[in-house]
Amino acid sequence: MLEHNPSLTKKNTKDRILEAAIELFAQRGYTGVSVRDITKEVGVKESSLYNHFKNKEDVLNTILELFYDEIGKTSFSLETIEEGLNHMDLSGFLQHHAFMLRQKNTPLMIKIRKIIYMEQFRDERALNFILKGIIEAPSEFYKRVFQIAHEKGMIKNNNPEMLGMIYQYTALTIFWELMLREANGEDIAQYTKKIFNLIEFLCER
Amino acid sequence: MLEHNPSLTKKNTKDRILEAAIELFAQRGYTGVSVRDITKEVGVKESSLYNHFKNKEDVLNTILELFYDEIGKTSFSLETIEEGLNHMDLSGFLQHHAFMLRQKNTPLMIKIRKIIYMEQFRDERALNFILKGIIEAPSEFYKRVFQIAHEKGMIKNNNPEMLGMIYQYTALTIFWELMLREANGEDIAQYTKKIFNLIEFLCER
DNA sequence: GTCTATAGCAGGATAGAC
DNA sequence: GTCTATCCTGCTATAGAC
Repeated sequence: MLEHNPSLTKKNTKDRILEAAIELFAQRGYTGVSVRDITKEVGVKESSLYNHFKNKEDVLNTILELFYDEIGKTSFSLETIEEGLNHMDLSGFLQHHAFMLRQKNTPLMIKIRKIIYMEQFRDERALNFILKGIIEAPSEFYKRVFQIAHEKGMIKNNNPEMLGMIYQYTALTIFWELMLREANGEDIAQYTKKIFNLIEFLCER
Repeated sequence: MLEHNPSLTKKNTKDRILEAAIELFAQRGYTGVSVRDITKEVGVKESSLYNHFKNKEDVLNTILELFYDEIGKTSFSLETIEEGLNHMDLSGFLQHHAFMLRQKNTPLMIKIRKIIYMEQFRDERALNFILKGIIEAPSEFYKRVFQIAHEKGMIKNNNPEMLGMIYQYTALTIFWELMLREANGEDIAQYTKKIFNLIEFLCER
């Protein structure tokens, strides 16, 4: 996807179409946006879009793949856990990982995440991506984190799988709430702190 | 809303329109469904819809109000906590409350919930209902539950606010996952157990 | 690759007969 | 309250000139 321009810095028409589509889909949903809306935003005629994409559906496809390549593929690799926990304590590791995720969730990626949330029951790819990329893979990752921390004697609690699930599921809602409050025009400064408080609490025990 | 027929048992045209709209909106989203689609499903002409609703938006309005009346208004009343915890232990109270919520979440209400989730960034009412009715009010409720349980010496942990937030936020994701897996055609039998395990874990400490 | 022009259909909504 | 008929706008997509 976008080999020479992963940040979509408005060079060519294709990327400008993608950027406009992401913005509009995030505001009004896929079915709420027309090809006219997108091309009008870019400043080209509707027919030009079909030089770059097969059809409207193909635009959404490309956006979802873009998100998967940036976020889904590498964020929850089980191989990194063991070594990470050799260098850091559990809360340090989780803070570090949360910080990395925050770096990856640029404004553009957050817009795509909104699109995925809005299409979750309508589009099979969105549904599967949430189930696998947003729920299952991170759950496996955090379960493994707390398991290894338990094996290394870094936490006392003897139900690390439960702690992993609690961390992932709670963090997901915190991040969801952040997106909602941002969409509602509210201040979102305290949400990093909310995650860090959660980490502290779960690592105490 | 629907004074004589809260379960929408297909008596009059208005209710049949509502039921068809809920079904279709839950599958394809508000903007993905046309007035034609709805009336075709019911078996009346498009113009008939305008005898019962001002326009398409008014159909969505009515659906959202229906949900609010059934779920939002009374599910998280702070007054019930004190007395509940006099009769039951904490895990019993939470189990009882989870069971009550499950009773209220009929298949019809779950469809409306899907609609709300899909419209969350597009429709201001959906956004506000999620923030207030699905995040804030339940959070306040569960924080209060754990606070009172703490005051009564029913739990040892001295951060009941955090426990309340963790319970609510984790349960929200579990319920979200349930909806996704159901939409994906998967079995959802073990989700009651998942909530009960969470309750047991949080009440132990 | 972009444009003009247009096909062909689907969208929300209304008027007026019954 | 439901119907037929119709309005007019917006929609996706394509053909073909430049």
